[in-house]
Amino acid sequence: MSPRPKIGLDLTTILESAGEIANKQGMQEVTLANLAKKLGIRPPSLYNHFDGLPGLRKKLAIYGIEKIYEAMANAAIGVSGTEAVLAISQAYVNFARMNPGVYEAALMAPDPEDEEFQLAGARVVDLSIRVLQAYHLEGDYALHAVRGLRSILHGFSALEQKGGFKLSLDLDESLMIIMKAFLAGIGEQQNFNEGALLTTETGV
Amino acid sequence: MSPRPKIGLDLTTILESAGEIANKQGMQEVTLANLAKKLGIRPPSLYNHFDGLPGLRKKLAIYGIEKIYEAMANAAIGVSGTEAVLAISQAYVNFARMNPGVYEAALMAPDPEDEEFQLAGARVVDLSIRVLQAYHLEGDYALHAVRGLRSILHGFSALEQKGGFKLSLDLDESLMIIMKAFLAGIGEQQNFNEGALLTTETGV
DNA sequence: TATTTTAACTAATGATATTAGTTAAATCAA
DNA sequence: TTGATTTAACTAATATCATTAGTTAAAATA
Repeated sequence: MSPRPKIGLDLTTILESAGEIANKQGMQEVTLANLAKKLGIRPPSLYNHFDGLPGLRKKLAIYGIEKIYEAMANAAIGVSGTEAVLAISQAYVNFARMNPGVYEAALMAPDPEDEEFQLAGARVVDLSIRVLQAYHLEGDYALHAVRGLRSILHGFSALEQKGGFKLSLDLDESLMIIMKAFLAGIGEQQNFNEGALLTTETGV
Repeated sequence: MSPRPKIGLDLTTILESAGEIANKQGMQEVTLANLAKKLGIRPPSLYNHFDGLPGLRKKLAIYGIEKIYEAMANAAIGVSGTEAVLAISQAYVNFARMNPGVYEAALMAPDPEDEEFQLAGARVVDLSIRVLQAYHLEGDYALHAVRGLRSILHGFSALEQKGGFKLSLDLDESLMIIMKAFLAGIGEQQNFNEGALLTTETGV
């Protein structure tokens, strides 16, 4: 009696469902109970697909980073220089804006040391480095600059999501102004710092 | 038998205990069960001091923002100009580094619209505005710049905490380079943008 | 067709926040 | 000082979770 339908869920479907819950209700509502209800199965059945709630969070984080990478890479097609940096920045912020829950999941990695997670993150970093190469930054300065770019993009996205920007001041305009200032600064400061470094090393 | 000792907890003691748990074990371990155990009382007794777990999180968030403000304001004493901006930036990041759990709580505000929480946040914003006034930024540009400063500081702190900076590259050096680039850029870009704006308004 | 694997299930456990109602200590007012 | 009130602890009970163990039938495979 009451035949047991075998839905045959695959991981992608599950992650998309989890992503929907995250985006609409927030990551704190991504529970096995809610996810199972949405999928029409019982919570313990989910253990056949991933290793408990931590496992789901990890997979959703990787899924999210891959989506961010895709959005950035797509925005960087056919553009170069400052235009390219601004394009990937806008794409990053747009993604976070349109997918707040998935973005939160992507940066809420339970274990930052996880290899698969690191690999996904490395692709975003590599893309950033490549796009910043237009500025001909030398040595470690390029790596500091990438840290700066990531800090701005994550900080801006996180604060925007948490309602940290209260004023009725256009958000995209803020982002562009911030990015242009930073980019103008790294070009100029690199040379300045090299000069300063020399004098410091030489005397006083 | 077994007299019931009345400990007479006050909110500050409770928040300090919660802050310790948050810093040592992470915000996810700040549960009523753990907090009650640490304080030597039963979980329901905590409801006499705050309104459940959401209430505790809110109070801890405000407590955290006030601590951040204190650290920044203290760092700004007796310095001015770029030196002051760099000082409050370093103080902000140091606070997040030394108090990861409390920092997380401060930026995990369950309700960003809460009046008390907004008031505490406004003090940090005001301080930032005042320190940035050394750059004589005009009109909205000053507000965009404050958004930039906050984005950098939060983004940098959050990524550092989440293990987002993998390379063996000095973190404080990164922060200073990023901030100097941004500050050099806002001074320069402000004029540039005004010029650009005029030409855009005039023609084409 | 027989076997194995897979993906669902039920049942049970333990941790959690929360509510309701209770009690005794501490405080305060007369 | 004493009586009333407030406060801060408590016990008991409930509901929601995640999780584990063991089960079963559908699907895939040999």
